[in-house]
Amino acid sequence: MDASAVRQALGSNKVIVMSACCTVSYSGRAESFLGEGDRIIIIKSDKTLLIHQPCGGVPINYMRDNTSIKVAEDGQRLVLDCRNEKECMTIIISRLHFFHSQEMQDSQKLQLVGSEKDMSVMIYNNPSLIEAGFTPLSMEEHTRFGFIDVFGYDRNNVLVVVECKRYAADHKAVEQLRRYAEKVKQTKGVSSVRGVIAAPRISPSAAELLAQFGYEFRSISPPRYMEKYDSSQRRLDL
Amino acid sequence: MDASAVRQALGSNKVIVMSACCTVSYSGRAESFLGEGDRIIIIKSDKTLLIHQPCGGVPINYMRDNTSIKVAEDGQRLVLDCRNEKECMTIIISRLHFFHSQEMQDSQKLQLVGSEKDMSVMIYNNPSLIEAGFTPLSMEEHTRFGFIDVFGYDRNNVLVVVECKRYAADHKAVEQLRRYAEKVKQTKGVSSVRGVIAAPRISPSAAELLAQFGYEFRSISPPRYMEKYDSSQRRLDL
DNA sequence: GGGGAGAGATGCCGC
DNA sequence: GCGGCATTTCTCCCC
Repeated sequence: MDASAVRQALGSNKVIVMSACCTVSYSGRAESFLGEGDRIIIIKSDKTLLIHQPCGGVPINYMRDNTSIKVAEDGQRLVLDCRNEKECMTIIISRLHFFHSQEMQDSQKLQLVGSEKDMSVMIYNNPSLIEAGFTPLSMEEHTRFGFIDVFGYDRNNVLVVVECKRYAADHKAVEQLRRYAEKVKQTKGVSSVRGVIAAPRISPSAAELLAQFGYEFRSISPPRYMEKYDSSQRRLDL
Repeated sequence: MDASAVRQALGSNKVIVMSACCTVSYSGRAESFLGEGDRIIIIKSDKTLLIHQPCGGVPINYMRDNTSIKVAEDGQRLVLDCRNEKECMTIIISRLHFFHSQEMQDSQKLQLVGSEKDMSVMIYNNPSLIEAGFTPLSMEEHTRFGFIDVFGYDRNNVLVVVECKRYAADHKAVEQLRRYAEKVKQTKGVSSVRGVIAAPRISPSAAELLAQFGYEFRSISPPRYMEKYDSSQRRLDL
């Protein structure tokens, strides 16, 4: 098994893809060992290392970017010694099924719609989604009151804190809302602040907690492609 | 560009690795578009699909396992149509740099030491880490009191709830401890329950919250390889 | 650099 | 199936 091809590719900024039968030992934030089996090994331009088994969505082992990788031959085996400041990993390859390295050009970033922030924008622009007479003051996540999604007054000039969740709201969302509402009460020096969870749905236990605190729930789903871009005729792929 | 090789590999349980210049459109839990660039595309035996850019640790796009993937030719382009119950993705390949498919055998599972559960076991077996006279009753995470890491009595027969964190404990850990302690008070019908955070360290704001609730902090780190396995001479790689 | 919070989070376990 | 929670979470943003 020839280490020189691997070593040469590591010296460039090429992306390396290997398939190999190997074992993996890791020591760092935790410690782990993975017995011998076939895996895909990827080493990226930024020296991120990923090890994937034939099934499953997440890498079974990995090293973060800026990892120093050295190659050595141990008889028939190839040994990858991988280190960064706080972690180290040893990959022992008993058989290299295939090896590929190449330059890759990619300057694109993902354009994404449907996040929690998009929900905030939608509610800010359509305050009646919360209720008639709701007047948003801000939708900045980082105000002096904290990371509040939407913040405003109701028709009776009572402060309203809205916490958006793109998925089903759970007890943690309710606790988050409570922290914000309490902070607003302190900062503004008012005795009463309304709290509203805006999410597609809320779990039963979270609804119970919400009722205990006297807060409210509005069933609102995150915006989708068509809803957001129809009016301006824009499209994500244009 | 030949779609038949891709189609044939998709019909097997082989793992596919490609390098290609492509665009990616996704619609499902959110919606996204990624402009043209070079990426590594992996399709696993379980029909998990991963798309990796030349830098970064997480896939820029992906589909979960059991995704149905169809290949079509559109002039010089190759189009991958990927669908599951709730999501769909279209990958348009303008240039296929390389293509590889192979059978992969891997039955190994990761052996890992240093998790939160390992901390629970360590404390259960060495209760003096909390304090002299501490007597653990259980270390099951899923009791009728909730997912309590370690649960026991102190030297004065007062109930103690211990919440372990392998990293610095934050305010969420304190709130979690509070939920458990309150639940135990209710269930056991006692007026006083002690709460202890066991973690390497605690953030200042979390320490403040901890003090408000009258709970305590113990600086304890998750077990490492040697500490756990020294006594029995066992090793992770044996 | 630390704290706080979202994520197309993922994955695991228990009910 | 849902709920609760850990993760070598990762990532981003702000102080």
